[in-house]
Amino acid sequence: MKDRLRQYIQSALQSCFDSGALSSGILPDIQIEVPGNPQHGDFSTNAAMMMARTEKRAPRQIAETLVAALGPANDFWQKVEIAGPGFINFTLAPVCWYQVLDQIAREGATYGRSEAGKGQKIQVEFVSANPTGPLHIGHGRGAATGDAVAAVLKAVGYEVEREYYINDAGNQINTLGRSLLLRYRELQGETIEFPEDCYQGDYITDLAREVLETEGNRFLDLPETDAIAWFRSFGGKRILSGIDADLQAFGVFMDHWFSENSLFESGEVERGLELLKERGLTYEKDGAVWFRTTDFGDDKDRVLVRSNGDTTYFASDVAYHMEKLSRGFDTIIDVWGADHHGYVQRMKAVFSGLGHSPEALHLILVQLVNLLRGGEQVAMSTRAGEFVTLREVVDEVGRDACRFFFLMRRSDSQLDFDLELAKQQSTDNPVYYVQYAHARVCSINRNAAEQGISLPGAGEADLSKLVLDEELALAKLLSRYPETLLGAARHHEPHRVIFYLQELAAQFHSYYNRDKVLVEDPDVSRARLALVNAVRTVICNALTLLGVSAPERM
RNA sequence: GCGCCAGUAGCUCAGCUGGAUAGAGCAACGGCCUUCUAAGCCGUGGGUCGAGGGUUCAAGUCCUUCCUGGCGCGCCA
Repeated sequence: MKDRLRQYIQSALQSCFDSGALSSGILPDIQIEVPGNPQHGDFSTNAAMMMARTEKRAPRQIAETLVAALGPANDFWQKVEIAGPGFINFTLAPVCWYQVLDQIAREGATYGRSEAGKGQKIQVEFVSANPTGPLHIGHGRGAATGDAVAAVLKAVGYEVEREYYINDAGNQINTLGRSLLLRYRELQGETIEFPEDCYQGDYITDLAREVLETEGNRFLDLPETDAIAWFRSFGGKRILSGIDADLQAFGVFMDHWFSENSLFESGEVERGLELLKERGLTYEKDGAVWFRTTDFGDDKDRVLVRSNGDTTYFASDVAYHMEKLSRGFDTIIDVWGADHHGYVQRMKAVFSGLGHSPEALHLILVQLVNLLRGGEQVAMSTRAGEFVTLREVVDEVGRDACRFFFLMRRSDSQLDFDLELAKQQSTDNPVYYVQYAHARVCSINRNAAEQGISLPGAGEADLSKLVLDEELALAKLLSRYPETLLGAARHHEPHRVIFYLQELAAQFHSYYNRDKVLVEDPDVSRARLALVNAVRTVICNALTLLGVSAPERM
């Protein structure tokens, strides 16, 4: 719709230049937008104001010239007006909006999708929690966000891969092994002073008990390092499969699980260090190897190899991102907790250092989740093992509410998540508000069927019966779904889809209360059925994309 | 001290690449069910967009200084 209008305007501009009505010959980068105020028409362009300088004429004069060149009203636009400082406002013919409804009926579940990102490969890496304990609520937000970003990108044509990076090398996984071994020994009567730096949660004891039951006491005789190695591997695997199960219950399905350890086994880490060295980006100081990240905007250089010979986590990350790039992704998106923001510059430096554009790496920093229950803060401390797991929350409030709430805010703003509110089946709860709109249309459909009125397919209803302002307004809002999706994808902001859904549901509920769909005139009924079913389709498409169900009854 | 993010209605937050009178929900108050699901709708009140300066036809949006809050600044991961 917008593109079609743009073509009209551009050809009008061109004819102005050709006829000499406008002199500069400079085609401005005009904007076409939907005015906030419906009195300003359906679309508005700032073309005249943009040209004021190059034309050296008042914007309103230019606008008049342009409007003259556009010619008389036609079957596309009904009215053109010049307003304010020089805006040109267009009101489109209703038939344009009827076409949108037909298009939705025709395209169904694919309405809103596009091929804007065709040919571009994007990887979204998210969650990537250490396999040392179950996912907690903070990971849940990362999971919902990463998954939705991936879904939205895919919907607009990008080739998308969802990946989980497993930190199965390094200290934390060792600590896991040690924690398990200690609990295991404790279970066999040994008195253990359980160290503070070990994992405190009950799940550790549960796992240790399981080992005792299936493997017996054979690890008591093993040298400690061997025993820890076994427990580390066992614990890591078990916890990881638990994480996978939790994610699946949350509706998140990873395409690829990538092991940090494999980077060592394949020599990737070594190669990464070599490459940086060859490029003259490293140096030795105090017995350690440093990466000159300050060359690329970081505020200090970073250690790659410690003086004791161990590589750092950062060295793994260099290798990991090198490996990602070698898989041919045009864009790499990492979803991190916002407390890792200090890491951004050095990761960008890796890209620059390896000769890639730092623009190829996008970071989505997800802020903290503030868990509340009835307005009261729920205390959490990972160290003491007192955290609320994602599983608990999903079990309590349900997957739909959980995912919706996580996506309701921009990821870079903190999120209050109130368990009581999320469970409430009331007007306070935006999840049900949107789902309810969908269920209501389904209910109308059932009533229509009882009355023997069939659902009109594309082109089967006389849409010219839709003459009310609120009906056209709904159709206009529906026409904006594809661009909403595209914006959400390009900016990696799935919350835009949530806000759109809330607006659409609000307009629908308002229409529903004001006008009956099923009326005496069967032609009007069928036209209105076509309209509300277009609403239903879009709500269903958007909710599905975000991993939230669209129930037919509530 | 340095850096990142934020500061918009009493509360929680939207505000798309700068656009016309700054929006929504909650809370408060008043209405609407013999009519397709009241998990809904309609109405009322509520704002120096943290403060100052700048850029321009136009600034909540861009630049700059300052104030406030959260987070981060390991040869941890």
